Amino acid sequence: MSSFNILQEIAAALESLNRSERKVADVILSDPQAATRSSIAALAKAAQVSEPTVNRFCKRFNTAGFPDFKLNLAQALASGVPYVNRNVEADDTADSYSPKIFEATIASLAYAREKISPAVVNRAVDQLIQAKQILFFGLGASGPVAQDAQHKFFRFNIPVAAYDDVLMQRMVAAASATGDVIVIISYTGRTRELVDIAELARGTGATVIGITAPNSPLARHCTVVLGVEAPEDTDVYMPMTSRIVHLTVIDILATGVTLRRGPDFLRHLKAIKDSLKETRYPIEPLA
Amino acid sequence: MSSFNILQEIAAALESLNRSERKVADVILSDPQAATRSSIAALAKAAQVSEPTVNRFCKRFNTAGFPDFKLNLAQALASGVPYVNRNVEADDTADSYSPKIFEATIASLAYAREKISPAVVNRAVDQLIQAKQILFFGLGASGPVAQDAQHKFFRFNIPVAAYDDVLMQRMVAAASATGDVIVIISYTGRTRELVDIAELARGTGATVIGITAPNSPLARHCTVVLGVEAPEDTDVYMPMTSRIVHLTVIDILATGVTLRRGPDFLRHLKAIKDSLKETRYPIEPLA
DNA sequence: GTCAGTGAGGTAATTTTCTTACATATTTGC
DNA sequence: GCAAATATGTAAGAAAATTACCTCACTGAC
Repeated sequence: MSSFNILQEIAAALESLNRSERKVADVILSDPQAATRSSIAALAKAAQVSEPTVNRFCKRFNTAGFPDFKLNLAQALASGVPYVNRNVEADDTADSYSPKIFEATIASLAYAREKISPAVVNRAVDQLIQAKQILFFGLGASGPVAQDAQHKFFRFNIPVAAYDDVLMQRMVAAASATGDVIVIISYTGRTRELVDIAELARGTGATVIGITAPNSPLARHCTVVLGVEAPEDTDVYMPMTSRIVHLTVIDILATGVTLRRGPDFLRHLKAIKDSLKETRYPIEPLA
Repeated sequence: MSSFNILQEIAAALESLNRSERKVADVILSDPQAATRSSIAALAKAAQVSEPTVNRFCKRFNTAGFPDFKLNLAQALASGVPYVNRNVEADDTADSYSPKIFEATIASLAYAREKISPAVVNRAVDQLIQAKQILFFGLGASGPVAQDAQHKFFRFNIPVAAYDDVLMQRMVAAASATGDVIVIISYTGRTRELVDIAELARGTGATVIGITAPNSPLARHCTVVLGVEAPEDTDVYMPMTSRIVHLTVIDILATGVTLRRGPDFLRHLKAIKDSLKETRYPIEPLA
């Protein structure tokens, strides 16, 4: 447990720190790499505070002491997740906004990695593996996610379909039956139509898996909820990181199903993949 | 310089170590995580050697001493590309394959972040901003990526369309003209049909932006190539990380276009977003 | 076979680093 | 403006790491 990323925690807590702790935080954040290599005395001097202050600072962030704190810091740096909340600004150039977007995406994935429950993944895979039919529903930006899921799951020799419009979804949900699994993908979990559709599907005996916000209205109507909290909506008014997290969850489900199918099934997947060879130019040998 | 990953170095050097160093290495490799938290005395005791032996061991691996060694170890563990093979294995459970998939995805994004050229992003944005019409083409797993791009770019009040089948793509490419921008998304860059289509489109004077492998046959027919090398195909025979990197590139292009449009444009985006409010249940206050 | 040389590995002292206990200062609430 | 609570520093002490030095085992020469 403890912290997912101590640097982010420090950055987040900046406001709530008192004067000397703030000085310590500033020094650490200005050069975290250097902080991992310095002694408590050196760091205290750089921040112009006493050594116990640094020590107290460390304990405040749930570490055993300074050495343990440095260890956490080192790991946070190595994890590749940036600690500053680097939102895109109006005056950013391609130099600055490109890495920011990669980093925001990475941060969301790292967050989701911590939050996702393997037990719930297992239950979702249990349902999928037994399904007579799998249906993926998504609207708006989640429409392509549903399509992508269909593109993965057709390989399993189960009837699969994806729907990205409300009327079709409603009709299909009404026509569903026990043994059908409907996977509903929704970032907010608050789209009225999808909540209705989930309810409708449950009424027919179908299983509903939600890839959506936990504790949302939609989540309450699902058999299994793969909850991914919405990290704050810092995007430029378009869904960005959420759909990527959703796709990764789809990957996890597909992997889970593949593994349950056992090693023989890999040959089947390979055959599908190889079927594309004809459509391609060969790989060119390096010069 | 120094070590890319100290755990790998230790594992590699195992054979060339003498008796007591070997004992130390064994203890560390058997539980690297524990090693990062223990003192030199504890580790020495566990390995049944003296403290200076452990210290000498550390220096042998180009670290300043034991604390520095622990730091390196901690980073190696956190780097996500640890000494153990993080590929999904047949006997993985949800506990183990879920984080692995997140980590593989994160690693690809971190790699792409380093490889992408802001100058090329800029040129692509230049083209998109001037486009009379934007067309996104993708096949297979890239079909949903093209759909997603359409879903982002319709906000810019430029005619946008996405096509995921070869015949439509071919017809649309043939009918394109100067001022049209065609964005072709292809993981391998070796799909024959798409290479033909790119050539066809260039012949009509259209601009072709490729989100594909650099130096591929497709890349050679593009006006601008946003190259993302294919990290090796460790996936379970399905496209996974590649399409996520492509989506992130789409996000970057959309961000670039948004920024060029200037601050007034954000109001327009906000209006689009707000238009969805009616379709949703309100956010629930926390208990 | 024994004796000097070499180096691995240990003991113990030293030094560095970290932590704790306690004293002083500063702020906050009344 | 004073008491209580909180913040910060000083200094002593404990823990950890490093260094210096010593012993022992093995090697090879005579």
